[in-house]
Order: sequence, then structure tokens, then C-alpha cells
Amino acid sequence: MSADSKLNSLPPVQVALTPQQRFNDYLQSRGMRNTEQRRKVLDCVYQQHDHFDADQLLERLPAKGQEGYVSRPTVYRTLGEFCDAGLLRKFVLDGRSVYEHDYGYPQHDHFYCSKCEKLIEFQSEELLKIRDDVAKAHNFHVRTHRLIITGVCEDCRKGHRRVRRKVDLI
Amino acid sequence: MSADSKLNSLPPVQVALTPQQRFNDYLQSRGMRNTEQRRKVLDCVYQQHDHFDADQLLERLPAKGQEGYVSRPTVYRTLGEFCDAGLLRKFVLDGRSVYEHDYGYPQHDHFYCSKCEKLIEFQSEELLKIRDDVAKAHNFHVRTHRLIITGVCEDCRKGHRRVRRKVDLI
DNA sequence: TGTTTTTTTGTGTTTGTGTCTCAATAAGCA
DNA sequence: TGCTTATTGAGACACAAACACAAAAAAACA
Repeated sequence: MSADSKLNSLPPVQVALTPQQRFNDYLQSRGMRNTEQRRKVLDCVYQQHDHFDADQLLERLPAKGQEGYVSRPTVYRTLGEFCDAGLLRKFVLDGRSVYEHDYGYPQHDHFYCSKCEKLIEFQSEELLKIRDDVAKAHNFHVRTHRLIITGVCEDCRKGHRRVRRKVDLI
Repeated sequence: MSADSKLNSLPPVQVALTPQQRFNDYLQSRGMRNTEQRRKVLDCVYQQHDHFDADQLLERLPAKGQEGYVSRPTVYRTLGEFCDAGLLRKFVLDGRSVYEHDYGYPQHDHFYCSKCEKLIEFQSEELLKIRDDVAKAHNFHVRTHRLIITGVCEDCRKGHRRVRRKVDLI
């Protein structure tokens, strides 16, 4: 787990099953098979808590010709299955599909820093309440939501200031 | 303007300039030229208030060979300029880039019905307040945000099964 | 006005994600 | 073990969107 991911991660949520067990249940219930590839990808996804896209995952998996290689179509297919099974959530950022842990991880939303392109997680009960109130007023039945607040993070604002000061001193 | 669009549109906001004038200012300030194509595309975009993607706009513009034809790259370029100029806002829905009016139109967010794929606009001052509070608590400097609440709309729950286009008119 | 300079455009090409096809392979089961 | 069926990987494909560059158009200049 990187310093960054530690810094911005929320505390995990207690769950009854491991992701592997839960995915197993999902496969069983649909008559799908627990293959080497699916296990490999799942392990890789849960080895670190972070936001990632399909390409980044492919880079973390063994390369073509190596032991344990998983092809691109299979990775895409499997990521879709994980979303289906409720293990991952997918969203689009700057044209890329980004995945994040869902099962065993608390509901949250994101700040997105347009300077350093970092995603910062936050939680707000009030936000959920407003969401549900507004939905009720519109007779809309909520399944989920996606909120991304774009701007500049603390670090980037600090960094900008520091650079300026340096210049001023010289 | 369709009946639907009347139903789901928010009241416009008073602005000092027409979109055309404002775009002119934008072009002037950057030493860019007010061309036939840019005017054509802008007029087309403001002829109706709706959510649309580049392809739908291309279909509404004169076809190749017709008087007033604008090529695909130019449409994409111009849409980017409109966003830059603050006339339009872009977001991604089901993998396609969707545009909506921004200038002269109030801040709002969206419900997205996963059954009929309709976008419904709503406004909430409270939501903005929460957004700013949370951002302040995280020392995050907000530039904008995007919230999409996904679920099932009133019509679809009532059973009014209507076949709708991917990105529907509002 | 005519000429020069610069931006813009359109055609064709290319990129980048993500998906499809289908023969070969492997999981689950009797 | 052998059978049935889902799954995989290679390669081809689909699609939105961007690129490159010569030709056209607009502004600037003379």
C-alpha cells in the first residue's frame, strides 16, 4: 500500500465474506466457472487499495508469455463481472474507465484535483440525506449516484505558494 | 421545443449577452476568427435546449454536399471551444460525451433513469452548501462538480414504457 | 483595392478503448 | 475417466475522437 493510498483511504467496512468467497458465490449462482484467470485478476485487484484502469491492471499482471498471463479481453470481461458481483465500482474520468473497491469499502464520493490528477475520497451523511430528499420530491427511485467535485487540492495549493515564495526570496 | 422539454427544463437565467455575443467576445479575446462554421454550429446548438452528443449535432447540421456543411473534426473542435468559452458543459454518460447548455442556464444536477435513459434536471441549494462545507473541511478549492443520480424515474415506475433514444431530449 | 500573413477548414489517417469472433482449452460433473 | 459446456486468447473489428497537412478563408497590411 503506497503512502498516497494510505493517506486518502477510508477505514474498511466489516463484511461477512472475503472478496474471493463472495465472487465464488456470484459465479456459483450463475453457473459460471471459477477459473485460474478470474482468481488471478481478483487477487491482483485486491492486492492494493487504489483507483485503477484496465491498462494499469494489465501492467500489474504478468506479461504475455509469462506464467499467469491473462489476455486483454479477459481482463475487460472479468472487470465487468466484478462490477456485476458488487466487488468493484466503475466510473469515467478524463475519458478513462476507472475502477475502485466497493465490497468491504464504505460508500464515499471524490474530490478530483485537476492539477495533480489525484482522487481524494470523502464521506458525507448529509449528502446522502439531501440526495434522498431531492429524489423523493421528484418521485425518483435512487439506485446509486456518482459525485465528483473538481478543483485544486490542498497539496497543490501549498506547492504553488511555496514555489512563488522561493522566487520572491531570490 | 417539445412538450417533454418544457416539462423538464429549468427556467433560464438572465444574462447580459446572447450566446453569440459572448462567443464573439471569447474569440476576440483570443485572436480567433468568427467563421461561418462556428456561427452555424452555435446557432444549431442554441436552436433547442437539450442534451446532445457530437453525432446528434452532426445529424442536425446539413449533410455533406449540402449548403452549410460542417465537417466532423470542426464540430468536435467547435464543441470544445464552446465549453472553453463557458457556453456548454460536457459530461460522459454510458461512454458517450454529452453536452448541455451552461451560459444562460441555471446550475443544476441530474437524475438518470436507467430504464428509459432519460436525463431529468433538478436544483438544490442545500446540495451546493454541503459541497462547499465538505470541501472547506478538506481544504479543497472547488471549481465545479458533477453529480448524476441513477435509478428509475416516475414514469417508468408507473409502467409508462416508452421507447426513448439513448440521450433523450429534455 | 490587391497582396501578404495567419487562422481555419476538410480529407484522410490514426489513435486509443473496448468489444467481437471463433477455434482451442479447461472446468465441472456423471 | 470422459463428456458437456463455459471460458480463454489471438486477432480482427468498432467506435469516438484526435491528428496532419494541404487548401481555403479571414484578417491585416500595403
